[in-house]
Amino acid sequence: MTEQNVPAVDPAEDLPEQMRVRRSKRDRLLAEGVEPYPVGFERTATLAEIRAKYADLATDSASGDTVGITGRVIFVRNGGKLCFATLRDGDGTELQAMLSLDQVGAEALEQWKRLVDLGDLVGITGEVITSRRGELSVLAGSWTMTAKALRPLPVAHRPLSEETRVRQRYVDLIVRPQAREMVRTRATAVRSLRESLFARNYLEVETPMLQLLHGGATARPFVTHSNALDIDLYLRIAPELFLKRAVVGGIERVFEINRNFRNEGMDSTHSPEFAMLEAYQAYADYNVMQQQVREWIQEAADATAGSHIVTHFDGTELDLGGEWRSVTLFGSLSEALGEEVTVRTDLASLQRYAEKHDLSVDPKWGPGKLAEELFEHLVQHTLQQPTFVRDYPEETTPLTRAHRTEPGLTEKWDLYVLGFELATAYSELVDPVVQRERLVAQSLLAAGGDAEAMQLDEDFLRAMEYGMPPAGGMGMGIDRLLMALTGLGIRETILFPLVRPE
RNA sequence: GCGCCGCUAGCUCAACUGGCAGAGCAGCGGACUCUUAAUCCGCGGGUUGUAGGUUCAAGUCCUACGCGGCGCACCA
Repeated sequence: MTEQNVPAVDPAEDLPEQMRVRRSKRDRLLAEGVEPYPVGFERTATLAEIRAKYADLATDSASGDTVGITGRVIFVRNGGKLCFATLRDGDGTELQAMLSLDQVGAEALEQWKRLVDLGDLVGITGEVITSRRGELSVLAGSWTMTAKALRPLPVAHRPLSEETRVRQRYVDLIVRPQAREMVRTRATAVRSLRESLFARNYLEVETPMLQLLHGGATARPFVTHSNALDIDLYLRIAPELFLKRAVVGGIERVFEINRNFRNEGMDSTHSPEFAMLEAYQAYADYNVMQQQVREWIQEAADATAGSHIVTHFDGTELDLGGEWRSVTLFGSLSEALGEEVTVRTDLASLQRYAEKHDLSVDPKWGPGKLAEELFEHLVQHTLQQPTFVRDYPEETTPLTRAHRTEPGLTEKWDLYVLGFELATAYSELVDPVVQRERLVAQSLLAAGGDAEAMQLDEDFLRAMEYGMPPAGGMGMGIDRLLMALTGLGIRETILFPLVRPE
């Protein structure tokens, strides 16, 4: 280690070498009277605009046009009197900047070589030209540091570890085009859903996330506390009970796209906070919702992929076009078992099938629950193409309207794709007397039979007693829609997923 | 909650059966006016996740803990 090779940094600072070097470059900028974080930069064109406008500029020629561009330095190729840098700006477009001794001058060129690192944000003002090799470039007349990066960029050509991608998404976004693409795809899909619903005269509302009682689904909630009211509140597990209140009030087509919170396990298809579309339509039923959901998803595929055939990031294709397969729960189960089973098949027979297929059975399960477990064990993972699975046992769906022709069943479907549940819909139960009976039973169950611990949403029941029109209702996981469109895990579809503290 | 696998330089990864911690990129010094993950010469960079233990000797073996991944369970 010779004295000359030691960068002028404070050795007392306990930082990695590269961070000390960058801090010292920031100091040098300040010492030379250059602001490392100036208030702005006069950008006259985005890199994409320049690429579009000068796409036909001949090799080794000059346009005569001067522009101001900005971007993050992602590659540097410095020579003695001529430097090249690849800049990338917000939409991911890259463009080459050139700094030559005769154009930018000795001092500016020297500063560039001495003070600019990979990852810095810079502004370049100069002429649009093409290099001798034909690369579209901006030949700098001047350059400006717009934000000095104090941390080194990770290697651009090797993938970040999955953990770093999730924990430091900002870095992931900088280095990985796919990460930026995911953000755009998600925004496009959500926008498409809103437009699909607006086009069908649905109104978008926002209902409480802080709730006195949590309802509308079966899940463990997060608990929080209001200081003003001095009461505990729940983060909602579903918006359902408020959206139904809106339908009672005459908002006949209503939807909400927002977050739900469930205090349960996290895995590749479950996130504690997840975005959900829930929609209700008066005088519709689960058949109507089935048609609509298919259309909304196909419209989202069109918006994001330009086709009903979506290409996943691993290159595989998923065809979301046309009519989708529609089966019944018991029909699909019968097919998988090779034996006819219905909602009337007795428990002992179902237990024999379970044993035959190595499914361990909880003795508390009734025949309906066991049939659903068999479905999940045998059928669910086979449903890669979008498939509606219809008509669930009353036993497992007590809050759903009874099937209009099939005793013992309810009018509910689940939509499966890639082996996971993407959406669900119901012909809603709107009889307030039956609704109360079922809710009381559910609440008692949740409270372990303790009537004192039972939580019943009396206000919701009061609303229902004013009369809710017959309605179809649906819910779809937004994150899961993005999983279907991209083939990625749920944590890749969420920009900043919850992670344990480092 | 249980089991298995992993955690090594800024990043991505090597290091055989316990025997001097390495590479590529990045960084630092130098050369280069047409490069494209530039090239060439030279150099530095480590509390091997944390805390203990075994051993002459631990990245490597043992124990506990932390974080991550996968599977199971829970959960819809």
